[in-house]
Amino acid sequence: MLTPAANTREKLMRAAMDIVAADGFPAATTASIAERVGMAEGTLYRHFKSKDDLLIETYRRLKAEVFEAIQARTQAAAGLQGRFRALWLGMYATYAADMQAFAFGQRFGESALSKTEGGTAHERLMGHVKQLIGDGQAEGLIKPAPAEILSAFFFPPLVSMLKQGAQGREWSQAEIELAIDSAWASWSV
Amino acid sequence: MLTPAANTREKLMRAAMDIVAADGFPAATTASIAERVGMAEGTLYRHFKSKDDLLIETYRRLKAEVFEAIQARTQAAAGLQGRFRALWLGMYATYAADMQAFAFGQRFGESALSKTEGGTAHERLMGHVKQLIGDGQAEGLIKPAPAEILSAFFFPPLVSMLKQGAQGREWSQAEIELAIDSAWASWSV
DNA sequence: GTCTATACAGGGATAGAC
DNA sequence: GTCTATCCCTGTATAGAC
Repeated sequence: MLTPAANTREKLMRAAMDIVAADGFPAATTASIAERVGMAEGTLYRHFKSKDDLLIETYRRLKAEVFEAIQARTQAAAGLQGRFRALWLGMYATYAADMQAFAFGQRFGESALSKTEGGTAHERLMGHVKQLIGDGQAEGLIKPAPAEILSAFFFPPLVSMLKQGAQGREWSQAEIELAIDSAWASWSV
Repeated sequence: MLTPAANTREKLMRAAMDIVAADGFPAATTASIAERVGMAEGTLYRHFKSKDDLLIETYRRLKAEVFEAIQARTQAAAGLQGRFRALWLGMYATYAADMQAFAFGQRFGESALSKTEGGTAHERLMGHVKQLIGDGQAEGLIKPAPAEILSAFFFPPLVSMLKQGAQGREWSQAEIELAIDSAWASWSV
């Protein structure tokens, strides 16, 4: 949810997202969500079929917006290492711009609900990374390791840095570049 | 919990661990835990003060055993890159030997309970890694980046591979070595 | 659309008999 | 030590008035 909430429906989604991001899924009760928006608990059901429906809808919106934002940031990149850098930075910057969305996405992906709502944002981005790996290996720039291993050195460190960012650690531009260099070093032949 | 359960108390801990590992924290109700052990729900409270107590105790045991197992595997390593390899492999092999313990540890670390029980297994191992980084930087073998960045290329990819392992992806010895090489490449100057 | 009141279920925990 | 019965609270969801 990178855009501000307009109507009541979106206010509810934003409230749910903030609560989950801050205190986890168990804290996101119908009571706490309604209270944060400033409305009665029962009214929530005029806007969503159920609590799960609200949460799943929130995640769908988030996923779509994040994917589009990253897409936009990554479009122009040229050259293999340039594409690599753009993708890493695009993902980082997009999530860093809305840490609540990031934390919500993380928690949603580990919740039981993610079984219902198949296809996490992560999985969707994986396609881009796999493409990159295939191209790089064809050019002989990236080591011939399985994509499952190489991607373990792309997303997880990035997520780790975002998590640390959520806990107050600020990253300088130089440090971000250092991280991208390290990620690339783990991939290159 | 790398050792088999002997008494009732340990059976309860193992049951809780398995349920959390398989279906997450919400699934670990007093009813489901007791049922899995084959005893009445109320009896659980003769062995533990509360459900949280059971869960926290389970995690403490796990953490202590895991730490010791890794310690044992890492002891003999010599040379900086040898220590690096031994630590990576030691952590991997220890958790791979008990994936239930691994999954439980992951989920516990993200639960609200981990705020109560300060100091996750991860944090404790971090000390070893920081030591390694300091030594390596002094020798000029490891790039002069902040430890927070370098460790993001140590634990998270390792955890990612263990998670994939939990979902059925089998890693060959050669693939493990490939992963260690990639991790080292991300660190070296 | 929103509120108040309420039904209903599930989960944690205790009491007391055996 | 273990079981059965039960209490209480919390959370989801619905009904019906405004």
